[in-house]
Amino acid sequence: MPAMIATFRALAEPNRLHIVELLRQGPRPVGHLVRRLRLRQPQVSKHLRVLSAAGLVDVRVDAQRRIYALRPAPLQQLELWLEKYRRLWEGNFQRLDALLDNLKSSEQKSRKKKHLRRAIGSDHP
Amino acid sequence: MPAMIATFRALAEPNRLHIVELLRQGPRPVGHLVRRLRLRQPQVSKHLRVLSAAGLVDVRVDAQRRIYALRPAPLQQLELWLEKYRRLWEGNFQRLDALLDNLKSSEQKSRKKKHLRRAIGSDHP
DNA sequence: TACGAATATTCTTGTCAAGGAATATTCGCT
DNA sequence: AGCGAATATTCCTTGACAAGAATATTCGTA
Repeated sequence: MPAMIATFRALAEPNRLHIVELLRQGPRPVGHLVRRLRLRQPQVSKHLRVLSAAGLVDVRVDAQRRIYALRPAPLQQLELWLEKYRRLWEGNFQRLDALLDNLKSSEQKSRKKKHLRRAIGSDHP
Repeated sequence: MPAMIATFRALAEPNRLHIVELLRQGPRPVGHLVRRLRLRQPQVSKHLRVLSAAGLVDVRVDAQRRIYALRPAPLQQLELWLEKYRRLWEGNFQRLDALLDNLKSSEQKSRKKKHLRRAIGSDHP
């Protein structure tokens, strides 16, 4: 799961996310990215290094050029991780919370709130 | 798409990711998180603030306690974003690149490489 | 009303990461 | 051999941010 952190950190930088989006269309040499982004060549190289360290990107050497390509693995991992959360919006799980909240608004508060507290927000569930 | 950045930034911090994982099991008061994480209460509150600002989390007030709950929206967005990349590992797209790379290893380089350059890594695709 | 529980906020400090500028490296070509 | 193109690396400065410590706020309750 520290792999997940590396992925998030890499993608949290706007320019890097942009690079990833550009590479979605296929492998590209550095110069191509430099022209698309509002960045100078050294920064692009640096960002590519970070992406590479995070395993998000792969280099292929072609003479003086380096062709960078997306590596699917980290994104697959990300999708895998996300799946654990899908029930949050697929099932009506968790919205139970909002429902109870609404109910609470149309009642006197003291006794009922204690019930809710034990039922949902309990500290020792 | 700056929303995506906010999500990534929020999740890029290990403790915050941990909080999110904990909240996956349902809404929880701050104290519960404090006990689970290796963090002091103020830091947890701060991290919750960041998560809240990123829209990843929601508060419900219950007397002195604040019950935090995951908000599905940003994660849904994330999944949506990821879908654009799914073809990277579903189709055999992009692995074309690795294939050509392997071929290259078992041939003389000069003429062939020029062809590859134009075909794949071109600067003006 | 005073107190304690639960949580938030402020201030400070150290660390790390991103951009800028300059330079180094590598390769093809003539 | 030397030059220019393409890319990487280094050094520096600055800003953001996380942790620590201390304090403030809010609420229920005796």
